Amino acid sequence: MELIITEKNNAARRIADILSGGTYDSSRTNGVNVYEWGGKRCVGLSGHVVGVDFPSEYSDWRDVEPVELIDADVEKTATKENIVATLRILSRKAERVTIATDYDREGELIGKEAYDIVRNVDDDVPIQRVRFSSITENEVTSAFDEPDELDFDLAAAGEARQIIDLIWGAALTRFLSLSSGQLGNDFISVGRVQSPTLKLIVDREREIEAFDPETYWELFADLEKDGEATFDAQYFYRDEDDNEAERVWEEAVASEVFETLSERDSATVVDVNRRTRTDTPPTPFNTTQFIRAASAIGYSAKRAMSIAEDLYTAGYITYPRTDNTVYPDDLDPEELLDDFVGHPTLGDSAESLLESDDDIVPTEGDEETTDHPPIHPTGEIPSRGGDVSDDEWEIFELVVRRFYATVAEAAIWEHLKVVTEVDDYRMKSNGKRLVEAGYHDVYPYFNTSENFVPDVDEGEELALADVDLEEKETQPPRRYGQSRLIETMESLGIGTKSTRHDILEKLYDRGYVESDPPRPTRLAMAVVTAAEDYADRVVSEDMTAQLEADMDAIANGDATLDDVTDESREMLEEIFANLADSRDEIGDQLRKSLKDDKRLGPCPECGEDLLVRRSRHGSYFVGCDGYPDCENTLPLPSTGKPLILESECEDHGLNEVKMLAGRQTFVHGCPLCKAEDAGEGPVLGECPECGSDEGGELAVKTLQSGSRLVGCTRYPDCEYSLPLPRRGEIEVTEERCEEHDLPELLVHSGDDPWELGCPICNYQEFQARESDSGSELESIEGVGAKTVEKLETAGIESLADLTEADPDTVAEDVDGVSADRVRSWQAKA
DNA sequence: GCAAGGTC
Repeated sequence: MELIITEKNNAARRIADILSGGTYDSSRTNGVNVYEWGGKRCVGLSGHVVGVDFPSEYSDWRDVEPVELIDADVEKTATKENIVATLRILSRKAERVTIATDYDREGELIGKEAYDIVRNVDDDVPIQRVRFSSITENEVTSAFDEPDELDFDLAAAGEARQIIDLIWGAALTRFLSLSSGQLGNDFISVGRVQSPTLKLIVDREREIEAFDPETYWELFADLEKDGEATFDAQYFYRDEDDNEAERVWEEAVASEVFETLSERDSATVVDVNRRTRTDTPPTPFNTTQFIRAASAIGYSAKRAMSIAEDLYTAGYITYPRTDNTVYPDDLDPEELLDDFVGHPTLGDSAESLLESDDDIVPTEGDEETTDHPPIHPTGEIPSRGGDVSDDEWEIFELVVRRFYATVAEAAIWEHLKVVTEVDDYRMKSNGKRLVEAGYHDVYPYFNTSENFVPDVDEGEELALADVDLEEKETQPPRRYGQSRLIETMESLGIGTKSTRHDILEKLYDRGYVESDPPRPTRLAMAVVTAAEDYADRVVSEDMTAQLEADMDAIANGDATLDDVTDESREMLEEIFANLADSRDEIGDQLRKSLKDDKRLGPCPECGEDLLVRRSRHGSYFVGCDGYPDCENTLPLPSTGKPLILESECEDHGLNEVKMLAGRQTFVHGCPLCKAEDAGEGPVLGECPECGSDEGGELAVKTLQSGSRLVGCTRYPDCEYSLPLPRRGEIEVTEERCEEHDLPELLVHSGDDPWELGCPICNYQEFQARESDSGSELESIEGVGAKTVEKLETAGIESLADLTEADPDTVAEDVDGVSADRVRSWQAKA
């Protein structure tokens, strides 16, 4: 029996399909798919199935000096035990093993990991390696016809990276965490990729903070040809380098130009310049460009990748993690376009592309790699609202249309620049017109707005009107957006196609950045500063560049793994020698910045700082740093995680607070204002619970936390209450509900006020909706709303569906759910 | 409980 090992399940299935001509059988061992046909078995790993770590005696952070990690052993342990076990079982029966992992460095290392597992159970079985640059019949069959050997040097290059990343990351992370007393969940992390990325964000923030705005002026006017065609013109001059400049830096000069232009009612055309510009279609999607395009239509990097992975697994698009921007030879664009002909929304574009007289030649990017093709549709089309959600469809359409764009014609723009003169002052008007839409017809994501400037001739007189002098300020540089950061990481060579977006998420998780675009916390700035002072290497992209060079040397046989890791260990030793004396100083700085991140402003009772704190139960509140001398506290809403905004309350000098709670995120404002506003609003009517007996009345109330409700004036003796929305001003109208004799309420938020109606009716409708949407699956202990949603998408909608389902299939279909868990639910159901 | 890299 021959055993074929691939990097992932999907690749295993497709290779089995190709090599067996579609006749393979599939079965499961330990929850791992095994594909079998004519004396062959094929199994997919899940990327790395083993990982590097220190021996367990190093695991207690307090017992081990971080510096000791530098010379500690590094062990490999199984991280995907079921897959490792399956591999061992299958190897015992194998007469030959073929490693068919991805054709790149990490793939070679993953292949070597499989090799070691196989060798552990059988030291004789022949092990060969096949390499192919895309999973197509031609490539795969010819690779299997001429198998090769595993490249141990290339794998060793990858291992060196693993070891260096672990040692530097763990030793420095532990040092900073221990020095500041941040153990447990809030440890302070450092790493070869995350820290240079964080430094990019921090450096930009430093520029923004140091920015000193300057005032300048710009002048605009309207020009008019023949009393009808009006267009814009802007004043410009030549600066000392003879470049065109629009910004005037002296007010006196700006006023002089303004007065002259305002006095005149015409300008003379002195120059007309026409040119056509070819606007070439974009290149095929690699991961970074895909994330950029998705972010332009409102998807975060994380969300875009997560949707792309789902579309890939479902078979609608190709593998979304790729650096490649050149379609492989075996991709036939006409054939792929054919798959979309006749589709109600995507068909027209495909048909128009196929009708073109010219041969279809796709665009190419600069990067051509061997592991995966650029992201493109497979030809399978999901149904919107059926197979995929609206968001998934939107991303799918983006991928399809990008493919269209790469095989479409260029667009042609006509640019018209008109220069006019008034005395010695000049103005310019830049017009542009899209004369041939080209790829924009099939790829409507780019801005194609035109700017009108009429045809004029040199010497022509144009009417001049509405001269406008605008005072402006230079702006600080803008923060990096997520997709800009990922692009910059790519250009600096840090991270990989698969990890860059994860690294950004890590920065959020670690409390280093907040909001979108990411804004660094004071902690982030302190960590970067400390690293710059003592371990400059770990915040510089040079560390990766050097590592890449070293890895190439190992792969080429010019160095060994030990050469490279020993040298790296020595460098880290030196860093620790310098760090030793500064431990307390660094710790103080980090602790101080951690406090700065929680500070709202001065406590009105004692003048110390008010800080956002967390109670023992996990809820957030505002407390005074002077505690226990000062016991002043303010409440915060119970939903979400507080984010301290840059804006300050004018009355109290406290920063405003936003509550982050996904879709329910809202701005709470100044906690002190909220506390002062708390109390009872207008009375609505008799309390249905105690009104007739005790005379209680219903009133609109604002709690200290900022949340609102309709409650009984006899609270806490009567606890009757009805919910109200958190946002918007509440208006009590004249109309009354006949059934409950309460006024109808109107909520003013956004542009249009909406009718909440009678608060009792509103609450009853709300409850009815809730019980409607509630699923009986939720009655099972351990099954929450999220799991129900996942189960429902897998076709399990009732208790009966669940009990009849095959646990293994359910585990396969539902993310993060094991077959054992399904069995336990079945028992409970 | 540390990193970064695979993949789900």
